Amino acid sequence: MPRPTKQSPERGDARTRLLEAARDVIRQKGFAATTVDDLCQSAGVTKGAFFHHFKTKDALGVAAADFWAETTSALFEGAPYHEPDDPLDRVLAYLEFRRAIIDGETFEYTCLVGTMTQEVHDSIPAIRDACAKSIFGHAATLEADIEAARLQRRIDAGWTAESLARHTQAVLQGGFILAKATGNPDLARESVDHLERYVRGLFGLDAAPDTRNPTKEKTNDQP
Amino acid sequence: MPRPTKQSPERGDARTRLLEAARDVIRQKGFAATTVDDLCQSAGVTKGAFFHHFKTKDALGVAAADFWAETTSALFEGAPYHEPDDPLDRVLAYLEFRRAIIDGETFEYTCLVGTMTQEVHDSIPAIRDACAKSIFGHAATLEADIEAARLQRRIDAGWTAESLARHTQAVLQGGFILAKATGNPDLARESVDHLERYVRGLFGLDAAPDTRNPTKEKTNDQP
DNA sequence: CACAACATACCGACTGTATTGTATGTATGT
DNA sequence: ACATACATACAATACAGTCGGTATGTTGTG
Repeated sequence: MPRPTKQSPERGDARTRLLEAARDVIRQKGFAATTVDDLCQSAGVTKGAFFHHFKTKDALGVAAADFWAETTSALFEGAPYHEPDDPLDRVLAYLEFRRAIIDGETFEYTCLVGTMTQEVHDSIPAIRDACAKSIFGHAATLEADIEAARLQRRIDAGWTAESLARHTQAVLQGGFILAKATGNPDLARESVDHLERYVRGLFGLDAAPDTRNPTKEKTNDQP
Repeated sequence: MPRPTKQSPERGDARTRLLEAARDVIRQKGFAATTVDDLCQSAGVTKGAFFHHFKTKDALGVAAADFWAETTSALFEGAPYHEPDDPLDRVLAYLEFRRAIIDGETFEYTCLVGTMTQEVHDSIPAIRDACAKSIFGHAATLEADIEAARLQRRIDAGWTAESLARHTQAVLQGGFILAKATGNPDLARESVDHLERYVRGLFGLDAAPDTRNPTKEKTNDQP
């Protein structure tokens, strides 16, 4: 009701508003605990609009995962980490970029599809598959640079670019969990620091010139 | 009703059975999607028993996290990875142990408290805190061996034992997410492989003697 | 270009059921 | 006699999804 549609330029964007609401609310409360009414209220639309655009709540979950894949693809494609000529520099710049965007409230930097995967992996295959497509699709964009760097530097040490690309995503997802457990994004950045150190090590580089993220405990961290 | 209590030796274990049911069902369906009836049915007890032992569903969540902390503590304390005299060997043996227990169905090897943290971090602080206590409590048991190894080998390279201990948990949690996304535990083991390579690198060791887990794609893995 | 015919986007009350929690009763050990 | 450990029926509400509507644009036709 707040800002509806009648005679207004933003007509027809109820679907987009619902997807944006899903992106944010589900990251805060999870998929199962988010009700259709929650989403309608957050998007400022009615139930009628919801079920006009999405057949079921599960269908919205799939659409939200697809929306996430599209918007994050655009974000990463437009990011500056592709600039370096050296593929290894691009990989390191990617990690720096990932660390840099871990900031603000938890629901702003965590991963929608990682969150949904945890919840629905066994009960809603359609959503799980859409999430997997997003995660591994993104990993694949990394794989090219990693493989180029690996070949260029003639590294052959028992790991593949595909596997390392996946590992970067695992580290990020795991960092988000620790950050959620404490309410402290530093814990996610800290794992990216370790990951960067690992990648440098794999390619025989020295440690990073500066130690940048001294973990300052902010919230309820355990002994 | 199936195997209740009357006049039977397993009298009084409804609480334990509910906690075991919670451990398994919540890992499959998530906390919010698991109903009290689900738990009662899975445990073979009635609603009356449930609310006799737990004031609310949230209270069961807290108790399940505590139960998880206790049982996993016992598991890890009794595990053979403590045997080596060299603290670094103990750390590496820990990682090997973690890799070894990633097997079977998803709900058998994934982490209850990591799963619950994702869902409730923003809405049910009591459960989140109980989960955080379990995660960081376990990390702390690792920290001692890592720090001992670090001091013994005189490593001072900008990382702390505390931070590396946390990172191991992040890698495991992230590996579980990738495994859930694909239904393939190999992806979790693969990240442990990378983590082990990282730890060896930090301590100046060569790569592991044998490459043990060639990731064989089993399920719906993306391009 | 007027206008009917249709399609799309949305509204909001309503329904049936699922779900948490309660209230009361009963058996059993101490 | 009393507390503990359950069982069963029930209440109150929350939830996903439905249904009949309206408003607005779009398209085809004379």
